[in-house]
Amino acid sequence: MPRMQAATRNTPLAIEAAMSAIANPRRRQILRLVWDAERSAGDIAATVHEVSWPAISQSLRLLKNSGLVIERRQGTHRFYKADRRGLGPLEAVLRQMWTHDLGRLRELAEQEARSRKKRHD
Amino acid sequence: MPRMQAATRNTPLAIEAAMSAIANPRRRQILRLVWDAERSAGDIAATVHEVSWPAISQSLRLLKNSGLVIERRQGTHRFYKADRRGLGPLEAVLRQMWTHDLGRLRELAEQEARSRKKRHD
DNA sequence: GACTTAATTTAGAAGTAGCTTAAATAAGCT
DNA sequence: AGCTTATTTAAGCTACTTCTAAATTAAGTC
Repeated sequence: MPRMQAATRNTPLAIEAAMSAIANPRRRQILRLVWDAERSAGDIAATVHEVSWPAISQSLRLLKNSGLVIERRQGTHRFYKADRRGLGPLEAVLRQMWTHDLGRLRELAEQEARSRKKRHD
Repeated sequence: MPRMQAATRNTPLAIEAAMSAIANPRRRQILRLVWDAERSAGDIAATVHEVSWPAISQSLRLLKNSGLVIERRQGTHRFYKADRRGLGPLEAVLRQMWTHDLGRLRELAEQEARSRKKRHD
C-alpha cells in the first residue's frame, strides 16, 4: 500500500484568517518568497534581514495556521511553501498587492528604523 | 456647462488600506449595509446595535479613507454608499467572506459581551 | 439667539499585533 | 553524553486598534 501524499494540508484555508494574514506586508513578503519554490525557515529569515529569526518564525506559524503555507519537516530543517489551493479570488488580490508592495516594504523598514532609533534615546 | 457628477471619489481606492479595512468583520458588516443602497450614518448606527454611534462613525471614516465608500452630505445628514469601482478581485473576496460572516458576527458579539461583562466586575 | 437633531471629534481604557532578546527544543554528529 | 546547527517558544515592550463616554460641530427650527 503506497504511503499517503507527504504534504497533506494540516489545516484547511480559513478565509477569515487568510485575509488578515495577507493584510500584513511582512507576511505577504514571506508568502511571495515561498510562492514558487519551497524554502527553509532559515533561508527565509536570512533573506528577510529586516527582522529577527523569531519574528519570521512567528509569521510562518501564522501563515501555516491560516492555511496559506504548508510545512514539511526534514531532519533539523523545516521547509515551507505556499499552498495555492482554495485561494480563489484571494490569489488575484495577492498578485495585485505584490506589485503595489515594491515601495511599501521600503517605507515599512524606514518607519521601523525610526521608531527603533526613537526608543533607544 | 453641466455640473460635475455629484459623487466623485474623494480618495482613490488604496489597495493596502482597503485590504485591512475589509479584514475587519465590523467594517465588512457596515460595507454590506451600504452595498446596494445609500444609507445615513444614523441609519447604519441604528442597525448595528452592538456598538455605539461613535464607533460606527470611526469605521465609516476609515472605509471612506480607504476608498471603499463614498460620503454625500445633505443638510445635517451624511449618506454613505459603497464605491464598487476599482475593487477588482477584492469584490469577489468580499462576497465570499460575507457568506462566511453569518456566524462570525454572532461570535464577535458574544466575545465582546463576555469581555465587557468581565470588565465590569 | 436658544433649542433640537445628526453626526463627529476627543480622550482615554482595554485588548491585540509585531517585534526583540534570551531560553528551550530537536536532530544530527563526534 | 556532549557539541553544533536549525528553529521555535517564552517573556516583555511599544505601537496600533477598537471601543466607550463626554464634548463638540454643524444645520435647521422656533
